[in-house]
Amino acid sequence: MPTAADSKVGPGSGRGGPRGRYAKSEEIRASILDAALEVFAQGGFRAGSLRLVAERVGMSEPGILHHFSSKTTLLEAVLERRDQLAQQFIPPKTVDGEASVRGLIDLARHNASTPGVVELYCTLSAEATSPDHPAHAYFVHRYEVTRGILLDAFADLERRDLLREGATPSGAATATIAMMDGLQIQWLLDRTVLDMAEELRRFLRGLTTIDV
Amino acid sequence: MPTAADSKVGPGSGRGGPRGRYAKSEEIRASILDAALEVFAQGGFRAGSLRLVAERVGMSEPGILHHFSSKTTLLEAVLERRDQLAQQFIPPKTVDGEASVRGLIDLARHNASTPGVVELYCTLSAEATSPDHPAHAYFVHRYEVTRGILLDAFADLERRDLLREGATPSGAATATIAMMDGLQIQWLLDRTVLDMAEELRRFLRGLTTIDV
DNA sequence: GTCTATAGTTAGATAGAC
DNA sequence: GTCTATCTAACTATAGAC
Repeated sequence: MPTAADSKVGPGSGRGGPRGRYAKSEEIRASILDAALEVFAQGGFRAGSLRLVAERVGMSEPGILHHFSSKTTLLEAVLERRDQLAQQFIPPKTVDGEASVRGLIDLARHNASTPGVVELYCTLSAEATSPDHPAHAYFVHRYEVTRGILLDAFADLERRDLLREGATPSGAATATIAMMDGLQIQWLLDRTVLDMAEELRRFLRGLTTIDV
Repeated sequence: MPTAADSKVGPGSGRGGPRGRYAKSEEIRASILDAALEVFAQGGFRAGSLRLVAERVGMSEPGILHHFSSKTTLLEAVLERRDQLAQQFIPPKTVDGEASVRGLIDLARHNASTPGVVELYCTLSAEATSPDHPAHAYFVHRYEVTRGILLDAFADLERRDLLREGATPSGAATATIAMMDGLQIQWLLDRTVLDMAEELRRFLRGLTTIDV
C-alpha cells in the first residue's frame, strides 16, 4: 500500500539544473499511478474516486489533477504504464508457438503475485464492455492484439502438428483467452480454491501436445 | 450467465394483501425489476443509479423506493428474480451428467438471446469480487453452488468413463465455469466474433467423449 | 507544485402532501 | 401508491493564493 511518496528531496537534480531525467515530478507521477491502480482495481473506474487516490498518495485532489488533467486521463496513464511493464513478459513478435504458450503460463504465475493488477483488468474489462466507457476502445484493441498473438502462436503449433485433433488456431486462441479471464474471476473470489497457472497448464495440455 | 440457482422466496409469498394473487403492486414491482436489470447491467451496481431506473419505469425515485426500501434491496431482488427464472433451465438435482452438460450448451445458447442478463452477471461478478460489495456474498455462494452441480455432473461422467484422460471432475468443473465466464466477456465486447454455445461445445468435446 | 475554497453536479434517502 | 421538496453526502473540476 505505501508507495513512498514521502521523499521530498530529489537526489541530484538541484534547483539550478533545469534538466534532469529523473526529475521529482516523474517520481510523483509514478506514485500517483501506483495509488490509482489500486483504487481503480477495487471496484472499477466509475466507483473509484480521486479522493481515494489523493488519500493514498498523501496529497489533495487538485494536487492529483495538477499532474493528470482529469480522472479519465489518469486511467489512460495507468493502463499505458501497465502495458509497458507487461510488454517485457511476452514479446509481441515471437513466432515460436511453444515459447508463447509457455510464456502464458509464466504470465499466469506472475499474475498470481500481483492481485491488484489482476483485479484491475478483471474489473475494468467487464466494466468497459459498455461502449460509452472511457476504456472501451482500449479493451477492444487489447483483445484484438492478444487474439492476434495467440492466433500466430497456435498457427505455428498447428504447422508443427502440435495441436490436438479437432482444435483450430482460431478456436484455441479464443478459448485460451476465455480460460485466462474466467480463471481470474474465480481466483479473485476465492484465492485458496484455485491455482491459475496450474489450471491454465492443464487446459493447454488438453489443447496441445507440447509438454507444458 | 445464469449457471446455477438458489432462491428462498416464492412469487406471492409474504405480501400483506388479503387477496389478489395478481395485485397491481406485483406488476409494478416486476416492471421496476426489469428496468433495474437493464440499468445495473450497463456498468454494474455502483455506476447504476435509481434515477435511471425511475426514468425507465416512468416513475420518480421515491416511487421506486416505496417498493424497494434501498438501492441494495433492489439489487438483491433483481438477483433473486433471475435465479428463479434460471432455475427452470437447469434442475439443480440432476444426477445425469450427460444431461447436465447438454443443459449447459442450451443455457449458453439461451444466454445469447438475452444480452442484458449476460451483461448483468458479467459486470456484477467482476465488481462483486471486492469483499465489501453488496453482492459479494451472493456471488461467492453462487459459484460454490454452480461448482457443486458441475462437480456432480463430471463425477457421473467419470464413473461412466466418459471423461477424457487427464481430466478430473474437480478440474473440469472449474475450467467449465471459467470458460463460460471468459467467453461472455469476449462476446460482450464484440458479439459478431464469437458464438458462445458453439465455443462451449467445442470445449466440452475436448473434455469429455460424449457427443455434444 | 501544492494548497484552500468553491463551483456545479449527482447520488441515495426521507418527510409529508395528495 | 406516487408525488414534490428537501436533506446530506460525495463526486469532478476550476480559481487563485502561497
